[in-house]
Amino acid sequence: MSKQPKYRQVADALRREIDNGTYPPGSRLPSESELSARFDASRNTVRSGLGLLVTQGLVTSSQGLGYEVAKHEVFELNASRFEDLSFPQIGDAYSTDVTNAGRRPHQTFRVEIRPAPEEVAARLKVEPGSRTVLRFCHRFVDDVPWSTQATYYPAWLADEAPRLAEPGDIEEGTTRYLAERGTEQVGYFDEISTRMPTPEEARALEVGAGVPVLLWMRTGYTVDRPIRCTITTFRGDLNRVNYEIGDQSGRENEPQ
Amino acid sequence: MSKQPKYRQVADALRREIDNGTYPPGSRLPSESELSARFDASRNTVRSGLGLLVTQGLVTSSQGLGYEVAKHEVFELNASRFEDLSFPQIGDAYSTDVTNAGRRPHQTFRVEIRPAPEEVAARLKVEPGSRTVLRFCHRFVDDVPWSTQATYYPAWLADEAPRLAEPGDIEEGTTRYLAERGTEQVGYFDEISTRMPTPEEARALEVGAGVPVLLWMRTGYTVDRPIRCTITTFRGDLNRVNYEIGDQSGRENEPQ
DNA sequence: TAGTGGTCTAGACCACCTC
DNA sequence: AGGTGGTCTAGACCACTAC
Repeated sequence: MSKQPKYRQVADALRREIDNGTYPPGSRLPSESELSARFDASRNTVRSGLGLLVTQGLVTSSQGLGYEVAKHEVFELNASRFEDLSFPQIGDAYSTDVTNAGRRPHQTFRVEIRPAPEEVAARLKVEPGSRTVLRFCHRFVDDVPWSTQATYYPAWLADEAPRLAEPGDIEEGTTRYLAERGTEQVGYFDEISTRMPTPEEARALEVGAGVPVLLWMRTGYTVDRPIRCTITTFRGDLNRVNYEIGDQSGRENEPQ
Repeated sequence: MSKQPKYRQVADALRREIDNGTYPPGSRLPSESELSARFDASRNTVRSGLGLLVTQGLVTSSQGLGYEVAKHEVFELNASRFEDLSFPQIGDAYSTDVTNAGRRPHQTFRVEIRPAPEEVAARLKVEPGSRTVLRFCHRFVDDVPWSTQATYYPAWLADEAPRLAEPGDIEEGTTRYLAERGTEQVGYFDEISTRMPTPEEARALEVGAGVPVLLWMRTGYTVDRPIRCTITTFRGDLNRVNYEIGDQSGRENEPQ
């Protein structure tokens, strides 16, 4: 066991105390100067240690207030059931899910005509930079920024289904609207990845350092071509994505 | 537009230069003292700025060498196809996938009898702390630590299928072995989340600060009960998890 | 040996919150 | 006003890498 630098000792000691309940979620840590005295270290060294905990997402800090132990309430998103048309629903799936969880949803919405970003163009099988309709959603739960969702539709589809490019919500859901016009999504391909937020994402989702984002990209297909690409960016500390695959009867049964 | 602190200006300037190709992936950044002169800032301030880029996973640093712009090669894991028995395969799915990608796989493996962690117990519908068989895998690609995978089996199943608790690989795959003994996995439930690594995970996966982990938890079921829970921890910068759901013919077609 | 990043200190001043 | 964290400096010494 080699000797750890002092700022790591500070971080490790505080992490232990957070884990064992000395500082429960939501509580305040001692101030920098108190910790400085306790660990016989300069304020800067203590700050380095606290900085580690912040970048690990364990605590948050705010000027004038102090350091607070982070709370973790995760919200589950069932991705495999999310847009199954055989589950009839009123309004969009997101509001339904959030309301069922006893939380208060809220979203802002806009529609733009935009050149296709490279990533999206490849998935929609169109030229990079070609015209797409972007329907963009910024979602909140109990007024906390939760996720952003950007769905791109290729120009040819927007011509066939003009309401896609009109501002304002599509009451029955876009998937259903498209299905009614003969463009039925029969399959999709999901890609899930994670990384630290860009400065823009950090602003949109109000995440501090130390909270990664969860990226969920869904490309939807008819029997012969892609019709949409949806990129959802979640706060990683508040969300989990689930898939149910195959027969689920063994999951719902009571333990014997 | 309010004035940014100097260390952010440093980070933003360097981030722009990384994005626009001035410092391509794999290249070295100027040294701290050079940057200190360029930005007319103290070395500590420059270090704060570089620290931001490190915690965002954009650059890595090493003592005596300097700062290097991170490379990103992501490896795709097809989760929906991963254990489908209708795709016959030799050896385990991981080695197959990695070899197909032209990379060199390598893994260490061990089996233990362990009390069920709370998370696992809930999913296996057994008492927390009750006996489980843990089959643990530490996986490398081209000698880079890639992921760890821990699969827990309940005690009752290990009694029925004794090879589960024996050390050493199961040649044909555990899923296939269990199916041959009459315990067929007919469905599974996947949960995907992300967070910053714990110190242990950081050590096992050799990730620096600024790289989140991607957690993939799969619970497998027979028609009437859970039979296993697999927790895979990936380096978030190197992996992506995919799902194919529904009819995929529209994905594989050529663009018209 | 020279140059790099890693750790640590002491002290200054500022911005924000609470009382 | 007094306490909190946020920014910044100047300088010291250590550890690692390259040559």
